[in-house]
Amino acid sequence: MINQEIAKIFHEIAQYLEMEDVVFKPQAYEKASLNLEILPDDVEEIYKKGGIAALEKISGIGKALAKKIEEYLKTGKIKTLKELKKKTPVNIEELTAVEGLGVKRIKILYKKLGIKNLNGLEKAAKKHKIASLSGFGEKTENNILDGIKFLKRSKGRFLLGEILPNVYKIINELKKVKEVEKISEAGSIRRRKETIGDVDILIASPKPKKVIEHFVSMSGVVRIWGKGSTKASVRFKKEFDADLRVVPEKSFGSALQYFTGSKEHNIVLRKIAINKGLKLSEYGLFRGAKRIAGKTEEEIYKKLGLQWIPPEMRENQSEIETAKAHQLPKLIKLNNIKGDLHCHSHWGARLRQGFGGQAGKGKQGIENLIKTALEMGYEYVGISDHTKFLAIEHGLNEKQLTQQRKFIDKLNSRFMFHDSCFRILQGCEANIMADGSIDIKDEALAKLDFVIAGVHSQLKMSKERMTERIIKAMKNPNVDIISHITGRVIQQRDESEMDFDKILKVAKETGTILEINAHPSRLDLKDINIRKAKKMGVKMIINTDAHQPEQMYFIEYGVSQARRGWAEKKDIVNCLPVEKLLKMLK
DNA sequence: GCCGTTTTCGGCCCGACTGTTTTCAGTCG
Repeated sequence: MINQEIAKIFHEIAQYLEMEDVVFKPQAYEKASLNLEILPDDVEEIYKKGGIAALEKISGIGKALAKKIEEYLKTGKIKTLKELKKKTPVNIEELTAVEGLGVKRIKILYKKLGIKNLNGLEKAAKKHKIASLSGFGEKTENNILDGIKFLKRSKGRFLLGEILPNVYKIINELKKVKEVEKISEAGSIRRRKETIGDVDILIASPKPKKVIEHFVSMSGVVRIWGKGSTKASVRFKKEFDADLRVVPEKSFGSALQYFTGSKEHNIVLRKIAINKGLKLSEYGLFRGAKRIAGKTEEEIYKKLGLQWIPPEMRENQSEIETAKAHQLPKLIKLNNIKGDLHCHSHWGARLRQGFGGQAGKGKQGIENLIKTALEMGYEYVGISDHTKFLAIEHGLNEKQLTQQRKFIDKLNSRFMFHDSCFRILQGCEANIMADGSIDIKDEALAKLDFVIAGVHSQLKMSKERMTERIIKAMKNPNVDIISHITGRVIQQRDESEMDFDKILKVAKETGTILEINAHPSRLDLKDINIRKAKKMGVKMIINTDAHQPEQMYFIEYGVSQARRGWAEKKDIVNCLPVEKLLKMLK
């Protein structure tokens, strides 16, 4: 958390310096900010262990910035920012979020019109005060108003899971255009980041004009932002923006590499090119005027002396060094997954509604979960309903778990009768109480095929208590898996505070598996925690936490997140066949 | 303000588009 706080301050300082036309310093602050944001270890811990010297070891942090981090740790603020803010007291975060508005214009708006925030900006634009400023005009003013409108409705970023299905649709439609030779998503979508600003699509075509015409007239397009000869930006009815770029086929690889990013990854790649006497751009890799690569990404990475790097890893988080040493991990793939152990059947709710022995049926019932699992080509599915503490979710008690067991046994014997190896496992998602105990008796837990335990209440306790709480649950010999460990809900709820390193240590000792929850708004463990767990040799499982059968398709997002955390097939236990999986459990 | 198998000083990624200009600054990715 503290890393994020300091990262935000450095980012803001960078913007203020940019505003004042300071050269080079802004980039330095920006770089430091980004590095802090993705730093796996807490700067406070680093500082405690090694002081200023240890801080300086962080990439992008030198003497001056290390001092500023120390200042923040000691006083809770950084004077430099305060002074800069005094000079131009505006809400930079809010204003820069408006498309087309950067710090230079924000400064002018403040000096000339006293605009400090979104509200002031909107008022001034509506009164047509902006169009008359030198450097601004009618169109700029209208764009600002549009930008504000968009911002108010969409809050700027979307969950990957909200956007990706739309992107697949757009791509499928564009594939039908006969001038389209190659097509791919690019940008943060291709890197499968958990949230997405806008959609980037890349096409190879000899007739860019025709492709662009088709793109801007697609169904669902409500506004056309920009339409050049090789690119276009549009807004879709669902309130997200999409950029299309069209390049010749010989540049498709270099353009795909370039537009996939991340920015930081690309900067390093370009530097490598320069050191080799080459130049890398979206048009290709060049020696002088001669194009030596560009058609595919593979040949570009190869000519730079690197393995091809999967998009999910391209965050300049040591993937380039690893690719140079030809030691990239073989990332897990969607079709490695053999089953999903976290599926809710709503058995309890249906019991209450008087379905009795029929509780396995119905839209959300066990039989439909099985049907979906078979559709997905799984070898097993795990039924893990909530337990009694979660009365609101109709959590099951010990007796109801026994009833459910009988029902599941019956279903399994039916599969055996048909000579199928498909297996239904019975588990539960038990509740970890505030003191770390489990809401279901050990004898009942022991009878299940597996036990998931998760925190569902009192998410805001102190770091120490939360850590102890989870550790106690992991030490329970019946608890096999901890679900959505930090409790975060992306863009809605912060992570609970805990000592993750300590938790990993105990997970390793006790053989407890950590869940990568695939729900688009959870993705918990997140990428950097997955990477930490992998390093520690802690096993993980990718589960969907499906509350409806169709949500079992969320598995794709969990796999993407696992790939962002460098996870391989061997790190993820539900890549195992059922017998081996059961042996992994406590 | 950071960084270094060309450097402890002198570099810092690069191109396209927009809207405003009358040759270019600002913004974006």
